[in-house]
Amino acid sequence: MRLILHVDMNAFFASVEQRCNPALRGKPIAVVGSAKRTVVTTASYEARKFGVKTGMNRFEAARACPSLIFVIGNNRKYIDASVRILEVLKTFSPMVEAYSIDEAFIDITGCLSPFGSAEGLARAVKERIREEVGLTCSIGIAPNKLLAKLASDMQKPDGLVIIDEAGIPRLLEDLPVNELWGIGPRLTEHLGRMGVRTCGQLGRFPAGILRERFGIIGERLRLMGQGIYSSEVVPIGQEEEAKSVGHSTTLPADISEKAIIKKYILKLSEMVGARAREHGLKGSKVCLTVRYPDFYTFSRQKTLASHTNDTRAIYAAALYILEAMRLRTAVRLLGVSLSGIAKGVGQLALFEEDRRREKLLEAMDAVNRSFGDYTVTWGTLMDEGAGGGDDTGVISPAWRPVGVKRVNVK
DNA sequence: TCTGGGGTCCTAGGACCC
DNA sequence: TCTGGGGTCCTAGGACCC
Repeated sequence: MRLILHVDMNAFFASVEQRCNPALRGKPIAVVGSAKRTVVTTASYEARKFGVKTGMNRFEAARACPSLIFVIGNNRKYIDASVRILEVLKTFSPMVEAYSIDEAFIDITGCLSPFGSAEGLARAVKERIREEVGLTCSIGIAPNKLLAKLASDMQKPDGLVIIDEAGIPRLLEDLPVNELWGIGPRLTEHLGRMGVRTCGQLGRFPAGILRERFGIIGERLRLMGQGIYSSEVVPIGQEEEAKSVGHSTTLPADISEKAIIKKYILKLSEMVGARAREHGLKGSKVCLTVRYPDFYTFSRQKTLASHTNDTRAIYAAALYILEAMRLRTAVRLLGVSLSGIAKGVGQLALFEEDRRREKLLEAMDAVNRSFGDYTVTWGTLMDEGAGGGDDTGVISPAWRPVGVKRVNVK
């Protein structure tokens, strides 16, 4: 039997801001991006009391809480804090999984003896994070990741919940299915129509019907209802290679002009290409995503003849898709992503021109690494319209301090 | 006054082949 | 007048997560 610990930082971005700026402590604050059309990334607990939630736009948030203080997110601070937290966690066990910027799983099987018990270890983790990073977290401990995540969610902020083997059936019996990690609104609705509302009911439901209704997921759903979950902690450095690399942006205003749309696509293509090159990845499929002002969102992809991470090739493919799209209205969001990823593939550059091209890309990337992203950039990016890398929003909470999810920040 | 950005996984339906 | 059947690959969309 394994023992898994889940650490969930409390209102992470907001707590970091309050730690850095005493004037914000005890106050309702919301961390937002700097772009015009932004949303609340994290609300402090003081703000949550008023109903301020992640995903609200400024106006909704201000309406819910008139005294709300908006703080523009500072990615550097969150990354620093995240890295320091992971350093602390690694002193407790080598099996630390960086699940997101503010969550981690640790396999603490066999790591208890210096602390006497799981609870002793958890209290030591919380103490060290508080001392060394100045933040509080909620910790859950259970025999697997599913239940550890459930446990860390049960007491916030600054919680500690341990689910032992014997307590599992009683805990799950009346627990609503949507509280389980992986069961969202749609699944909850479907299950509800089948008369399944609690984990207890889910765990007893005929496997055949679940399989018929939900396919391959059905098998796992029933097991989840019983608290059974087999996925293991993936230690830092042993993550699978990324399967796609993408960037998207909501434009400051809806745009119809093709020329400006193309500039944004070029900028996004360069962001994607640079990140792929940084990680030695090449992809064979380019996907262009478009969102209309009414939020209708769609995508088209193009398969390339060979793997690439060259901005020019990504841009050309994205433009090809754009031209085939016949846009119906102005555009709200544009996205470019590269998939069909392989590492270390791609032919050696046989032609002089290709070799020069690779050298050029290397040189540009090197300058950008030294001086911040997009210091050196493509000709048309320098014109007005789609600026050279300013106005980055708040980092995605899915960001990880390791692996390809590492998005460059200034 | 509207509604971010980064991913993974699964599925339906069509293309294509034998 | 009616037109198989299976397998695989690909694309687009959706559910879910932080």
